[in-house]
Amino acid sequence: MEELELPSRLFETGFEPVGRKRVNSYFNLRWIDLIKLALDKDDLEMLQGTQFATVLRMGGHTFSVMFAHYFLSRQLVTEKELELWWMFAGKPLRYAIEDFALVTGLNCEEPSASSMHGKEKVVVRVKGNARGKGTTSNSSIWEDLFGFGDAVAFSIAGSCWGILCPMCGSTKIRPEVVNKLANLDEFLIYPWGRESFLLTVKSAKPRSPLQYVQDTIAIQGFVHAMVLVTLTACPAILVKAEDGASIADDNRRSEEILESLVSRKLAVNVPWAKTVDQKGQVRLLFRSSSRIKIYFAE
DNA sequence: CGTACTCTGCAATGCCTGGT
DNA sequence: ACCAGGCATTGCAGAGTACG
Repeated sequence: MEELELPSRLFETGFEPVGRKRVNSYFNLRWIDLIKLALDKDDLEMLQGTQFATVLRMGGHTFSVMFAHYFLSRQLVTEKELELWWMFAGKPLRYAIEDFALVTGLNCEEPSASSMHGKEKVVVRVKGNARGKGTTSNSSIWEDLFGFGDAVAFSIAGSCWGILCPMCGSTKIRPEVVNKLANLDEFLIYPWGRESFLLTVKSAKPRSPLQYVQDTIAIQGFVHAMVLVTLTACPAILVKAEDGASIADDNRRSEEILESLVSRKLAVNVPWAKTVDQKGQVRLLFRSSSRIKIYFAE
């Protein structure tokens, strides 16, 4: 592929925000283990056979709020409405829906026209503010809305809650989507990945440089997927951690690297990640994958 | 042990919406 | 149009934890 001139960056090189900047400082992945604890063995096995299987293995991951801010502040300004690009280790990394699908395993297909009609939106809100100061917990909202008594349905709803709007009570969810909860089979195959990805990109894309300069910034959706895309593209970030060397093995395909990432206890060492970025140790990781590639933006 | 980082709670601010 | 209330977002600070 011909190398073209890169688009301009959100911040000029060397002028990115520094310090303790954070993205989604209230986002964590503990809900995954909580859901697993709430399920009995059979129900858990059933759920592990669905699109949620990969996400359910991420309970040992720590979402690095500072690392997320680090690479998002190195964004490239592109006209791609549904893609985010950022520079890492001297290379442009793309975050598109196929990348999201690869790292999360969630269904990202376009919903059929018959299943998704109308553009009306409903706001599912937590009473009180987004940090749980209100009088109604997330769980009771789902119970109030959908009458869940079943642990499986509740866990799946919880998964979607975590994927779509982790720690955020303001995510707009279409009524058609909410109605999916009435039918478990439909719910399990619904493209939740697409919902989450669109939320993420549409909330991150319009953010101004000024907002990235602030100490904290809130982005909806499953932002941890961005971290996984970056780590998969540049496993050298984890070379300091346990098992990092095996992950950074040049001969491994992206699917194999992802398998290692998902199944392990994962926490990004931000100072080391910055070192890797500055040394330019990224590799064209997806060369052996037919689904995902790193290429220069048009 | 010190430092850096994550996580959490509380408060302030500003936006949105509904009522008048 | 104006006002008031509710709520999301952000800022700040401190406790807990991991790591060198």
